[in-house]
Amino acid sequence: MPTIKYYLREGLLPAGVLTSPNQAHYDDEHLRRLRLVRALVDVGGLSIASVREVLEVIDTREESLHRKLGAVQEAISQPSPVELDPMAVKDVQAFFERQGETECADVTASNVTHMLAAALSVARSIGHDHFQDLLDPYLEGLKLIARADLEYIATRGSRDDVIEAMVVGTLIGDTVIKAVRRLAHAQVSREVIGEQPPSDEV
Amino acid sequence: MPTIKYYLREGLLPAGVLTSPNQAHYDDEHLRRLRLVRALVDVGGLSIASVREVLEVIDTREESLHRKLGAVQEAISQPSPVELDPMAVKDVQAFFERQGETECADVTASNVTHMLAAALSVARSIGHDHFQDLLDPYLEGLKLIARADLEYIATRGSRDDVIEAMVVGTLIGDTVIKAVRRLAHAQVSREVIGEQPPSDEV
DNA sequence: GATAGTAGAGAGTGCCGCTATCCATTCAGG
DNA sequence: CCTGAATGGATAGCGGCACTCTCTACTATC
Repeated sequence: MPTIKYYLREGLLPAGVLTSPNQAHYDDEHLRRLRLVRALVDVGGLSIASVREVLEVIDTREESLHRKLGAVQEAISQPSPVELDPMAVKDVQAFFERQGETECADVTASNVTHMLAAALSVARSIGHDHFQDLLDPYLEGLKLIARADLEYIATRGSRDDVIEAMVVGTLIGDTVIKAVRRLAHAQVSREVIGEQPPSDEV
Repeated sequence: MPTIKYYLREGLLPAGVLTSPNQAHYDDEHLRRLRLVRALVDVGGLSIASVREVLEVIDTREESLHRKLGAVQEAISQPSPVELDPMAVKDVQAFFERQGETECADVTASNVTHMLAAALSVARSIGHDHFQDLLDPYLEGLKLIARADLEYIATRGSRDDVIEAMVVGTLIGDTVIKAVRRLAHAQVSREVIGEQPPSDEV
């Protein structure tokens, strides 16, 4: 309960309607918002500041859904202090050009592309200088997943629900993907070495 | 530089060879290890304690690669304090049965399955009670990705490299997947609504 | 022998996510 | 109308974590 007070103070939850100077009323919408905050914190692992950013995006009335999703992605991708390897930056640029993405010319302009370049930079720093070869196959798999995401979002009714579904699908989806990926590793490695004697390797 | 001393104290880096009581020598292996630690912290977002766990797994000589990867996954999936929804637990169990996974009968036994159940529980708590429908398509996409991962790992030579490649492929891979997923969303939504007038929605 | 530099260890720092306390008000029960 | 419990609002405190600072003992170098 003191946590709720804290969230109110931090502006994560809208203040309740004051029925009298010391009595505020909270409806289902407040509860829903509280659960969303907890979801972002517990499952998404977001900081309070990031949650505030995400909520601000959700509550903005003006922008298109496309831009909203982009803003959410920016909010949940806090840039790490990793210094970028120029080679990794070139890898990312080449990847974008290969995919016909022209608007992301400047890698450092977006948190998402910065994160990608940072990840490849770190991979390089520990001797993995071909990690970028995985980008294309990753995109193939993720397109499959993205199609499922869009279908899922399409089943949601109102516009507010759509926005929330995108946030949930993005953030909780990331967590789910992490977990399911483990299962996929196990399945594929079993199917690859299936015919070999059970050496229990890989 | 004081950070290195801290890591030494925390046991994340092996002590250097003492050439004299106040002079220690560090070789390339130490540097490599330091970079790996920074990679896990900066890109993987792991806590120092989790990094220690991961390193212990890497340094263990005995177990099979399969078990090692499992141990790494456990280490990087710290369980959240979310209380599990029984329905979500059933969803996860059903998913495993559908995939012929028998060994994971107890969802709470593994951090990974617990994380999955927690994510679905939180999704339910905010009214997304069909999120589990995404598990199967997610697995499809992730199998594609897993095949690429295995190929990537296969290009690595020595056994030590394989283990590290698995850790890197898993942890840095998670970050890369997050970023590329954004691009996939954009591409797929464009291709889905491609023929429609440019309403700039979704 | 004076100086500079290092290993090692303990204490201190800053941030973040809460949590506890305080006070004025006010509502419920009698 | 009086009393006690509860609430809103604000301020201060706490605990954990990832460092960072400092202090001591020692030694290699000039």
